[in-house]
Amino acid sequence: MTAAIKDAARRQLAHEGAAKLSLRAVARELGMVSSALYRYFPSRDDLLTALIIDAYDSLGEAAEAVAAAPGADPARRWTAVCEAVRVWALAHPHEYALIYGSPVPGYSAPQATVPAAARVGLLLIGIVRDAHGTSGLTGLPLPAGLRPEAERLAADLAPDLPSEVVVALVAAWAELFGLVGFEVFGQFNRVVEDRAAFFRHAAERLARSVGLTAGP
Amino acid sequence: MTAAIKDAARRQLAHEGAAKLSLRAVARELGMVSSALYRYFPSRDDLLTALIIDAYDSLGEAAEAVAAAPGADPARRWTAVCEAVRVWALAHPHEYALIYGSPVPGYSAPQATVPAAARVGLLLIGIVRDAHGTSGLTGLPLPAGLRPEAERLAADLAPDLPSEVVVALVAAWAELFGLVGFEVFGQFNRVVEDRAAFFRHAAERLARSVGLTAGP
DNA sequence: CAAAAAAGAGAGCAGTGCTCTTGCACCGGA
DNA sequence: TCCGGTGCAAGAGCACTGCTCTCTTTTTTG
Repeated sequence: MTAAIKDAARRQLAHEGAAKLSLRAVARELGMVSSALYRYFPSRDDLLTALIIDAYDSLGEAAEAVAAAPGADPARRWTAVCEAVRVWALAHPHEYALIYGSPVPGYSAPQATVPAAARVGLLLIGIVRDAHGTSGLTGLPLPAGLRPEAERLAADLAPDLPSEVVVALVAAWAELFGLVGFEVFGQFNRVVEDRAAFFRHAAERLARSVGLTAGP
Repeated sequence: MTAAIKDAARRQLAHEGAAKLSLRAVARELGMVSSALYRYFPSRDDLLTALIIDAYDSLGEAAEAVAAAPGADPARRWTAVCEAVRVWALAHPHEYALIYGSPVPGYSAPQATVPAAARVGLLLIGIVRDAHGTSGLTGLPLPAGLRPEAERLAADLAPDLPSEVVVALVAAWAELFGLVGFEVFGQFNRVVEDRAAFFRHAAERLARSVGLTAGP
């Protein structure tokens, strides 16, 4: 039942966007009365939270699907994951807005969303870790002011990687979603035309920036 | 009068966010009745649009203020602009969400917002152009598939710059807002702690990625 | 089969964006 | 001085929203 509600909500989400997702409209689509929905979701925001978690998971699965083979060329795996994120986002713009756009309701990202939100990031870490395992990675030396934070970051996320690589990785992670977000939210309209080619190249640049591609 | 309305709306925006910006509440704060507002803004979305343009302008001014001197070190100017964008976004999170978060309701960004939206981008182009003028910039060669788009992009944005630099610049532009957005929207919570130091370094990496910093 | 639990129906409250009509206050021209 | 525009605000009202409450129906369980 909760699944049916989420399905209907997702359909409505795709049409209208999160801002005008209406419990009553969802209920209408299911032939119920609005108050009946409150048996399954205590509030509209809880429904939204459920959709957010599902969206994170859906994106995570799409990304993991293309990153399957840990043996393959890490740079190729990296760009494949980036492109999977982009393709998923373009196919589900409203769900993408839900998770990487402005936080919608009274603005509270519940704890429950954290593990789902981390999937793509963990995937990218895994790819870099594999690359580091086969051929050691290094990066530009860090400024002194960033050393403590970099050590902490590395200890938290990937103790086996050099801290300057972890810093580059986190930056690339955020930058990836900057590229995707600009395309999905229309910031590239009338600026970039061949967005697929542009994005592919940008993803390769990101791969290089974390050291996955040897080069000048 | 429209200024007073926008002021009240901005105050409410800062408290509650765009989703629950209510015409009636704005009217209440001004001691008017809601229908009176429709003399000045034909609809809620028009008010939102006005706020969006103001936000773009406010951000643009903040960025231009720190980028004043065209003579100074281009890398330093670049990071200064990046930091100004970050500081402005952290000081005005809801307005930032309005312009770089998910587009609000059904609502497609009207043509009127385009020039205001371009200011930061143009500013970055200007910095890179100055740098290219004094010491010529180059970048990694582009893949064949991207050549046409790169030429088009360069012709549109900066005919005097090498096309591979323009491509890097556009990518860096989007990536900058990925970094800022992740911080403002809380994606860095429990991940990055010393966000100011992290961001400064990330901005320097972006400067390097467009060629502003010579390096290994 | 009967009691208990779960699920839906319906009415109602306070709030929203928006429209339409009414009324008030000001102003220039006769 | 009066008359008629004109600009502005008020008020009522429509259709909608999230949400709460009580009441009835259905289903499950002992």
